[in-house]
Amino acid sequence: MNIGDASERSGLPAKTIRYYEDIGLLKPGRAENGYRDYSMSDVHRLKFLQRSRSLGFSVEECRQLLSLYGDTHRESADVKALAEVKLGEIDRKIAELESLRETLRHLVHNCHGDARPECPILDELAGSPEAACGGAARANDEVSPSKH
Amino acid sequence: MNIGDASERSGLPAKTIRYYEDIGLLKPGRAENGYRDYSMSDVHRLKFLQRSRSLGFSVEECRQLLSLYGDTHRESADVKALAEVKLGEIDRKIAELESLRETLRHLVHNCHGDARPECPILDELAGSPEAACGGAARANDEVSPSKH
DNA sequence: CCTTGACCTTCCAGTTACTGGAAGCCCTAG
DNA sequence: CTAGGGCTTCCAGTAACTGGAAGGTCAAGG
Repeated sequence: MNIGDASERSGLPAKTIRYYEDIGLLKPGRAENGYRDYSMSDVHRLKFLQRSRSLGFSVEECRQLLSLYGDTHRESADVKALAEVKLGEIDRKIAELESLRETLRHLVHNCHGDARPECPILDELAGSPEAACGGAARANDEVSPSKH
Repeated sequence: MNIGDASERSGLPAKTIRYYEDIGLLKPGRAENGYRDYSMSDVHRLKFLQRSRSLGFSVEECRQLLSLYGDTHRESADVKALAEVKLGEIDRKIAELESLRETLRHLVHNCHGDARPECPILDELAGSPEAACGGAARANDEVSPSKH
């Protein structure tokens, strides 16, 4: 299939797909007329890229992730190690998204309208997940180390 | 506190913090020596930015999200509407992360080492969450609309 | 008092990851 | 056979940083 279809199926603009080819993330075939020719496997790679990029992974991280199921010369132990590092990052991202969701939910349900600048729920939730409830390093409201 | 502390507390490099000020995402005070002076509220904003950016929200989206609890002139209904749109996006992102996690987990546990290019689990999981299991629009392995 | 080193300041240039637009070829439909 | 849409390359512009130079500030040590 050519780039328009690949674009539609992957959710990536054609421009971006060509760019990914430029930087070596995939190498589609070429038809006789010079048009790029994408296989389903190419589309899978593209879809994978679309997702990972939209979730905050850098292109280089995506390249690593793609190498997980693209490189047959890789040792199984390496694959496992890299995959597990990434699994940890994914779990962290999920936790942060859930915390962000809570922030917004509280905003909608508890802090409706006026007295927002002081809202203590947001003050806490905007912080780190652990620090909000029972953190030992909870500072007083206006900390000033080396302030004069 | 000055920028080094704000950087440490927010997890953002000082360079980035100055950049965010340039584009109007926060406006810290200034000490008499000309140094920027960050309040806890500034740090909260920064931490919020750090998170949202790392989760794939654009700077403009972050600006909107920040306006949710920064702008006292905003109507409560507007806040709710925008927050709910963003809640939807967050849920989608969480679902995609979970799908990505499954992809990697399968990679580690089921497809160890050699026969990766053909791995059907990955072929499916690299696709969209619905399309993988029981999708009506599941195409055959090598689709070629307008191929000759 | 003076220097050393770790901060901070601004400014300008470079990088990453796209994104838009021009100029031109290919291909189907009227 | 020409109009249209889709494809090609190339080059320039944008978004979001990132690095580095040149210089001011400040607490500590000799």
